[in-house]
Amino acid sequence: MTTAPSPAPDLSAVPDAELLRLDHQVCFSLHAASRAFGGYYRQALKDLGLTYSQYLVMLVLWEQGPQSVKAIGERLHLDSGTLSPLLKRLETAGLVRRERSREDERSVVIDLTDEGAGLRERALSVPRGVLAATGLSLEEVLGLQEVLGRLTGALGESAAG
Amino acid sequence: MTTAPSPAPDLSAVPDAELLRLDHQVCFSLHAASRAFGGYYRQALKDLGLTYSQYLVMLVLWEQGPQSVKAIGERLHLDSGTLSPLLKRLETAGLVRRERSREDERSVVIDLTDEGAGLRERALSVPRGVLAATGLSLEEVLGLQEVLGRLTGALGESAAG
DNA sequence: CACAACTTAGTTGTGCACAACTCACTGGGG
DNA sequence: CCCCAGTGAGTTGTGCACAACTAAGTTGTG
Repeated sequence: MTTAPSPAPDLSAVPDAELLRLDHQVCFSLHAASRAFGGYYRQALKDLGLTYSQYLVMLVLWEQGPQSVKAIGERLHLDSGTLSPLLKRLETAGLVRRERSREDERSVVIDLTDEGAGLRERALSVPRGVLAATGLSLEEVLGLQEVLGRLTGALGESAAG
Repeated sequence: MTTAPSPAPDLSAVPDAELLRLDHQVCFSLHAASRAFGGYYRQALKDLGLTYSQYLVMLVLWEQGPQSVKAIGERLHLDSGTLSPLLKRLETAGLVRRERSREDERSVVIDLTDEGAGLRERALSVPRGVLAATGLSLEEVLGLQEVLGRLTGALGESAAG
């Protein structure tokens, strides 16, 4: 936010009980923000017949084109347990096709149908509304994204290590 | 991407396709961060036998004492559809008691058992590890919390309005 | 070639989030 | 007093997240 030259957070100086309170706040903030975002999208995407997570998958396909379930999973940090049924629903909705790869019969390539590709046009109007609804400036959004990215990376490291 | 001293976000100057990309980033960041947080807690709370959401409920009870399902729901932005089964699981685990209020038979008051209250001691060590694992400074955490709070508020307004 | 180690999707089971609904209770106005 | 709108908790159904597992295909090594 400001100049903050001290890189040392000195968390060790804060008593446990205080941290528990702070933790409450942080946990809650992130959890609530994520769900508030989801709630907004639920509304905005209702016309398109997409859920929030399905929208994320479609964004990947719109940007990157056909790719395997694994590739989508890596991009969104989701595993097959989440993606398999989700992709089946998108297939049932007629938005994507699922085809076993010829080169590697283990992998399934997800491709957009014409309908799925066409949906992008209607989705273009969504983000503007969302970003406006956040009430954040473009700078704040970029800053938020940077901090969240670092947070996710650090937590991922910590979990993996 | 540089110094950009303008406080005006001027989202309207950004083309749709660019916004779709940005939206992808923001959605994804928040979603991923929330889940990374959840994943860390899943590990950290395994010993306590709590899930992330159950921990949030316990935090409320530890801080605020006995209260109705409705009060907990308002505090965490959760409805009875989520809380009822969650609280039943906490009851089954022996951590809380559920009792109909005598004054208003519609409401159910949730109270900690001795075991539930005792769990707080063991939970005190969790937040330090989490905050350390984020790799963020105390200042950054506070800043993040402030932005997320504004975001949630704005999205809530927008949904309600 | 044969076979073990690995990889990729998919399945199963548990729990959370939320919309839509039911049911019981409350309090206010005929 | 009686009815009725409103409120609080719970239930049901759908979808997501994730751990643990299975099934099928691939690849390296003897």
